[in-house]
Amino acid sequence: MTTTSTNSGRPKNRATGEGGARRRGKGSAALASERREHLVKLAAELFAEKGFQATTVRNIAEEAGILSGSLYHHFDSKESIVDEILAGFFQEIMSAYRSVIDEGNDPRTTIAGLVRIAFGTLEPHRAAITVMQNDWNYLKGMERFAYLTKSEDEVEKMWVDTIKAGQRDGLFRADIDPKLTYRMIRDTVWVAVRWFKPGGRLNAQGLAEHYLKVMFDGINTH
Amino acid sequence: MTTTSTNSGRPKNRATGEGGARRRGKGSAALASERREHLVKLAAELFAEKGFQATTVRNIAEEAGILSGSLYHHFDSKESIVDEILAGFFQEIMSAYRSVIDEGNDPRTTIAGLVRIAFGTLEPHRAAITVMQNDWNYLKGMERFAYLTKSEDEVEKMWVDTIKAGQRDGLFRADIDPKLTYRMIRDTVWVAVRWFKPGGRLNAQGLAEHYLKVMFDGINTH
Amino acid sequence: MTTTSTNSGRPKNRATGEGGARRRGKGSAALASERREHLVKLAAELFAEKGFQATTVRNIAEEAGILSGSLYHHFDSKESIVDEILAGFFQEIMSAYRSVIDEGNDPRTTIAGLVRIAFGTLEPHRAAITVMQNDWNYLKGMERFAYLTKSEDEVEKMWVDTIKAGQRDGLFRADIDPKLTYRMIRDTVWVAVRWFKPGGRLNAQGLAEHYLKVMFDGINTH
Amino acid sequence: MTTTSTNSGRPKNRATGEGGARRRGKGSAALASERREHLVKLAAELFAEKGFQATTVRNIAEEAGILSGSLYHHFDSKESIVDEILAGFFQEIMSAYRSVIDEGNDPRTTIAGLVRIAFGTLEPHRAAITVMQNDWNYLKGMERFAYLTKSEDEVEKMWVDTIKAGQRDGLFRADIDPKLTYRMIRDTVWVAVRWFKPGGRLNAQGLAEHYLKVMFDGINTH
DNA sequence: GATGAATGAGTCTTCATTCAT
DNA sequence: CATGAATGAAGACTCATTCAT
Repeated sequence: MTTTSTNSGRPKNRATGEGGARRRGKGSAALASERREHLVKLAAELFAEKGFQATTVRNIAEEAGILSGSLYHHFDSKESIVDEILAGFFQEIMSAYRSVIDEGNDPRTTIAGLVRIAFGTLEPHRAAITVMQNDWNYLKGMERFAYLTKSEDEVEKMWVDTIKAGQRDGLFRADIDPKLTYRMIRDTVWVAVRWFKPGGRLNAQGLAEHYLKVMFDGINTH
Repeated sequence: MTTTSTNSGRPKNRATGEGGARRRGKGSAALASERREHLVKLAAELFAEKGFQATTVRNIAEEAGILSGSLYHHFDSKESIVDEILAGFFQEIMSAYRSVIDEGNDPRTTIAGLVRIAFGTLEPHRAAITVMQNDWNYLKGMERFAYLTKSEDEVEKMWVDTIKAGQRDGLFRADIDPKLTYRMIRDTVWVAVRWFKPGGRLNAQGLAEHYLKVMFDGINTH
Repeated sequence: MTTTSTNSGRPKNRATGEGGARRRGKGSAALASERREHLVKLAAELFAEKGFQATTVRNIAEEAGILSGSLYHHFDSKESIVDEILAGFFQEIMSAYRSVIDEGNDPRTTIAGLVRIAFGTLEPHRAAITVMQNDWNYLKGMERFAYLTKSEDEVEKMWVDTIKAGQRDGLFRADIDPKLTYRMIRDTVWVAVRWFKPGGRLNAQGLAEHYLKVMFDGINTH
Repeated sequence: MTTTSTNSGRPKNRATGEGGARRRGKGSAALASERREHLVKLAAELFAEKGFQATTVRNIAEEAGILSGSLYHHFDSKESIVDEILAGFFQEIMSAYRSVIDEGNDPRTTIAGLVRIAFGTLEPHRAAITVMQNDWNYLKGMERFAYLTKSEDEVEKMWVDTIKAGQRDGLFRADIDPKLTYRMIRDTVWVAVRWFKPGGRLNAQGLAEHYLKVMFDGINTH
């Protein structure tokens, strides 16, 4: 059930070699990893800004001050870079979601917790979320990223179950559709990445509180 | 104020100059126009399905049963096709929005009207909206599509003004941020295009009503 | 049982399209085919001279006086070119082999006929045979060329059966291994392509007769 | 007259200058040499299996459990590896050939001896022969390997002279072409490397005897 | 209106090789 | 001796676009 990216080893991550001996001096592994992560971050920025397809491998390399071919010392392919970006994001958010669920609070508190977590990723994972929003359609077509869909399904179940529980407990209106409601909440949060500017009038938590207000009680005066 | 695409004349849209006469009943112009619109529709489907960049001119041509080069008899470029798709959509929705505003109802009714219109476009303009959602980021980078941003601003003004009026009239809560609220509503509607399937459990109007319920009164029981 | 290349349609041979309408004006199909065949011939020369891998797509294009990208108007890939070369050769030689077998002569005459046919292809199919000799090892690794191995097996059966028949009839020595003998004959013929120069001292038929002499009666005086 | 590879000194073979002393018992030179030879053997296997061009320097390094860059501590270049492989083979076979010639037996015995030697190399030098068969065409194009052609010429002379002597002595038929006959014998032997499997039904010497039988007396019954 | 051939710029990727550490 | 990062040149292939017919 874990969000496993196809590809999350170390450089060139050909995890399962075919028989040859292999030594791995753990020595400066940390530095190598740093370099790699730096590159991933640069790439994420570019993917977010211009889109996955419109970002060329050369763009990324230039941003890093190396030649495009040199990138392939660190990654198998352009895909494996975006994979790393998305896998990291999914891993983190899912474990955060699970923590909230596991706290075992009442559905209203739980939903509020989930919403706060979602908004909370907006800033640290801005690039990943943007990629997910803009390039999902393209990426989902590749079997490599099937695991994303799977993770999504798991997440959907968490939310929907919580909403249903809330309805059973009389906390949420019985006349709303749980699945529909989940989707709308989900999309409303993620899509905010398009206009949300860290350091703007409202920070991510402000956004979350605003949204919770509207979501729970509506925009009408009562 | 007008939604003018750079490029919305007749075939090859150069002959007629820019900003010239719009309709000419000249002979088989109607047929040509029909053919053209058919091609636009095919292209829209493909753009929606695979994304603008991932859709090749050949894809479109093949879908139409012609060769890629032949498309250039009808259009200047791939861009001009997507332009036509988006311009058409914007033109229609904006005029619909204006009609609602012009009815001069109270803000709550007006907002409900706007929401219903937005959801109402989901089905007839599914492809255009999908393109807008997925490829906006890419498209907005091109000066050609600057007019889209302009139209968006105009639309934003309509909504925000209405929300503010609602607050002034004591219909809407004073503690919500009009702009933020607008954005969330807007995004929630459009993003639904990703999962909305015409002919599914809920039709577009059902969706609209569901959303209005939640938006006005929240998901809480009271 | 026919030697079918994966890929032997017309330009771009995406034989099985996915649903779109398709018209094929048979018009100048012949000319198109000519051009294509010309390109195949040029490529064959280069493949023979420098090897498949060492020949770049640019080499071929330059030879044809066009740009490398333009080749892809005619062929799907470099592989599909070599496919066409080899498939053509296999098709021809196998049908020739079958004709000889079908004549139903005595095994000695039949073997002589097969040998003559094999040597007879040396000149008209020099390039294809050279490619087959030099790049077989590389090519056979690709599933696309699995059909070559299959064809080879069929051919082997023809020869081996004939040799065995000859032994049964007391025409060939009983103490030779049919399979081994076939292989040695086969290799001796094809490998000659490496040094055989059309227009040299001996033509292909001279070679064949020389070889038949040695093969049937040995180099010893008796 | 000697088979001198451009490049057969010790590691990096530059230090020792060209044509300098061959063996030096200096300290751990033996170990270094062992390591080197091990690497050459690994490379030979790969070259044989996948072809020279298709084998990457990384492939070799991986097989040896080191990184590709590290190979350059032992060898100047990929070419120098294959050089070492082929040079070793040529050196050995030529000296074996000379021994047979020097025995001064009658031509028939001599030819038989040469054939037996040739088949005898099939097993111990399988990889080298395979490379020679498959990549000759590519390799011969490089001046570095000109010495191979030279060696070949020398070998040809040995065989052709012996065949001619056999004809003069009335041992071999007068109506066969010595050069042609040599080539066919040569190719038949080497090309066997493609299908010969050590440990199969027939070992290399069995093959040799089978071939001698056919070569001397033909496949006909008499 | 459409074809078919070609362009030309660009894409991702590969790989032998170098070199500081 | 080996690593790990990088180079730089090249490779196959793609694709929007043009244009003569």
